[in-house]
Amino acid sequence: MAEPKKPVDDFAARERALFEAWREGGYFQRTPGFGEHAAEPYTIVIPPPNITGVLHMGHALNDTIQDACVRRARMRGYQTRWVIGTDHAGISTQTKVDKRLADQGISRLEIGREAFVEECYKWYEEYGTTIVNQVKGMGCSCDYSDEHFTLEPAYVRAVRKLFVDWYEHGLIYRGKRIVNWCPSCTTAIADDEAEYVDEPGHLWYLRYPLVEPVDGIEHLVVATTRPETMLGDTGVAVNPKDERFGHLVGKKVRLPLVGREIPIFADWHVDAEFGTGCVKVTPSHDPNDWAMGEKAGLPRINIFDETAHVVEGYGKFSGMDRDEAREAVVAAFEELGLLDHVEDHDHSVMTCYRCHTKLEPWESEQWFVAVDGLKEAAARVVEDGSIQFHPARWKQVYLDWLANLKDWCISRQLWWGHRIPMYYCDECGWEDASVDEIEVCPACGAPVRQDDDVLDTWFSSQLWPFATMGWTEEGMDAPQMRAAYPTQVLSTARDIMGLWVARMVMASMYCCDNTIPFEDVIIHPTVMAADGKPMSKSRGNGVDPLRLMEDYGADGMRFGLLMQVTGAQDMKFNEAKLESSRNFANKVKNASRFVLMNLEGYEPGAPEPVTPADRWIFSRLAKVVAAVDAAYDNFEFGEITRELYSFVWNEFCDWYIEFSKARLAEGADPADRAACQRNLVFVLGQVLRLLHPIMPFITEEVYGELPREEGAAPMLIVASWPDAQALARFADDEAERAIELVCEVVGAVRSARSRYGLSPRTELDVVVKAPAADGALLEGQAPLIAKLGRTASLAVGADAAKPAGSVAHVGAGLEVYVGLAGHVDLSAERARMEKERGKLEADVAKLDKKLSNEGFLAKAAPEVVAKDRGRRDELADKLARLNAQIAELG
RNA sequence: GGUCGAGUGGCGCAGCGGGAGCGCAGGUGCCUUACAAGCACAAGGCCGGGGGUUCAAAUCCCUCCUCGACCACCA
Repeated sequence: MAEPKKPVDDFAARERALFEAWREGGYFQRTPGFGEHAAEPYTIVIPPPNITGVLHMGHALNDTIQDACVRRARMRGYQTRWVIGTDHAGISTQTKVDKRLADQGISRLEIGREAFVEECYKWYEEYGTTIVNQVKGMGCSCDYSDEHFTLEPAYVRAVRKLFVDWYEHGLIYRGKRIVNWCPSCTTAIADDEAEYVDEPGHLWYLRYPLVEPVDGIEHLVVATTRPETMLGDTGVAVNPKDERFGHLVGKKVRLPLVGREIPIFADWHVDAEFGTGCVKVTPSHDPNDWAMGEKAGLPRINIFDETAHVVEGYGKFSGMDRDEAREAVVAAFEELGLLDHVEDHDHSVMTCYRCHTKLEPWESEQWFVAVDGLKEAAARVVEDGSIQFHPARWKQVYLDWLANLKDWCISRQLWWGHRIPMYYCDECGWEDASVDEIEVCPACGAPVRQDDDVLDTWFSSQLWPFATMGWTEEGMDAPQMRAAYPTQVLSTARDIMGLWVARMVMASMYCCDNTIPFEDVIIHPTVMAADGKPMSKSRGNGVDPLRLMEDYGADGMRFGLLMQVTGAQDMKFNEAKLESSRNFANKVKNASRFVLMNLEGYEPGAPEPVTPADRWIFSRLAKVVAAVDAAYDNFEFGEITRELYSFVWNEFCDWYIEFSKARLAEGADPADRAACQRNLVFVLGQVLRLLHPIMPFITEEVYGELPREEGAAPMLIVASWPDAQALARFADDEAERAIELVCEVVGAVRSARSRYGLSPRTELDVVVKAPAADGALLEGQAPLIAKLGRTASLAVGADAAKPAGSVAHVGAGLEVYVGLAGHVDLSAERARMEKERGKLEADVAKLDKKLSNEGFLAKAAPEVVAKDRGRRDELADKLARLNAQIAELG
């Protein structure tokens, strides 16, 4: 693609000024509402961006969607508010701050928890505003006067309240479990936060000698991808149906290198077909082994410390990291002649979604949320349609996620985040959860200590819709909760459907008296790079929305992104669409300029269509407004942009404005000129309203320059949305037909001129043969045709004859003869018409066949049959007239 | 292994039961005073293969092929 051209003027400066005007007008705060929806709230909460983040394409798309929804709702008179704020982003921020300190040669462990958290707040103050400023740059109409943060005091209290509540109701418990441990972040990671990466690896076949040989068998061979974990083996499992090993169940093997005697046992989980059918079991370092060990009552032996180095007591292996231990163990087996053989084996490994270190299944004490008591309500409100997904198929994905949900590990061994509000008395053994901070033991008065761990970031995120609306202190009685909860729309990416969306529903149902958090969930497509792959730093295929805004303006980027939204799960980013959108924004501006240039002597007044052109554009406007409304109501954002693009460009600009020129010209009828001005101002005004939710800046700018009636909204952001019902009275089939005829005649003339290579300036004589009804529609439009078709003369008649030296255009119900004295190329004309005849004949034949099919006549809907009959007659008529023209060529 | 998405003119996509459309690129001609980031005109497609349902299939069903996502498993 060509290098995008720089904008001719400084979008950004003009955008900033308009943004400030909106903010100063107070339009970003909850609006008072007007009209029929005046009493209804319309609220959206933004998915809070991480304080470590910068605006990426996902935000750009998602925030455009939300702003379009909010802005339209505001213009429809709802009491709107779009809640914004940021997320403290536990692991992510801690990782960044860690790195920043490391760059200064400082270790987190050296400075201690308090100082480290201090550093994190410093980071927040420094960078936390970055992304919010970028959201402002997009023109998003969020309520910046009441910004939230997931670690603000009220939010912290909300989190503690929920923890304590769940704890007291037995929904939160502590347990020793095997969790996904990141040895680099030294914290547990939730299952959903782990990423799988396929990796080439090996299967090592290891010999485990039997303590006492059985029937001459001296050892079992186990296959493993992780030989180093054998140090922690406490059993060997076989499938209970596996006849090869049945007699060995209950016997023991002696674990090489360690010398431990471990049992052979049977478990259904073992696949007899895989490897040797014998599985080494390491309960502390594999979730499946954990489960098998649990059932078989095996001891659990943890061989790794928190950084995945082998713990003391394993001789030369102690102190080695996982990879070193693997090599050393394999070498030791080889030395002992216990390495049977090695095979190549690809497998996927779990990695930390933050630092991409391989995760270690590791046994540790963690806090869990028992989800069984929460998920039913969350499933029910989606099943019964209280919450709707768009596109609808995400409903099933949501329900499946819930159905498969297991208890949620919520403790993280981090310092940055919501510290778990559990207090312990080492003196008397008292422990409890508490919303308020506790310093001394209520039982014995000794000092207590708080749990060291923090909560999973999603634990706090799940409270976002209501913890930002005053729930903390007053619950459902908080004014905002009472007035505007649930919210209306939640728009987000599909990858956090479970992690966030489902959890908000569970939390809201629990905390907010069984109230859902939102009514409609928009799952927008993921923005992929132009190569179809996910955008990522490592691939270097990412696109920066800030650059896009610079090149195409915020409006151009917004419109261009929405243009690409479909119901599919991905959208391949196509920068050309943004270029088109920028051109479109420019077109709107130029059209507005034309209108403004022609307002001399403008007198306000009610718009009223007088000419067929007026009636036509009003009729088209009415239909477009209805179509745009329908598309918004169905959350079809691509459809909205397509409707607007073609109406504004191909109808309003290409034709209506052109039609207007003659009426505005000097010497035109003053009354008609005034009507034309009013109608132009009206239609343009409606167009600006329709475009405003998507292109807020350019439309607001133009609105400020257009004349306004008394009592009109001071700014477009609060102007009233076009009223489809009120406009419906302008629907006008006759006018649409009249303009269709005009366009056809003009097109015929231009086409003839172009075919013969004549200068566009050449004025041509035109004769139109049309039935009386069409002729009547056409008659008054001669000036339009003369201007747009550059005709020297125009004659219309039902029996008009083809003038000598003219070429014929056979149209729907009419013929256009364009005089080309002396230039006509008979054979070219014949070829052109014969080609068209071929197409027509095929179409007519197809319809004839259809209409002679008895099944069709009997079973198809009568209106379909009637329509096809009409079409056949029309085409047959056209064909006949075309044949006549061909015959006339001689 | 399971679930889902996509395959339509050169490229990117829309349409999802009754006439194949849009944007970009490419072609030809135009600085026609709103706009050359533009205007006009033309050209370009057995809608992935096969089978089925139907009076009617790009559109619904089955199947296969090709890409992609997500979930699960991977000793």
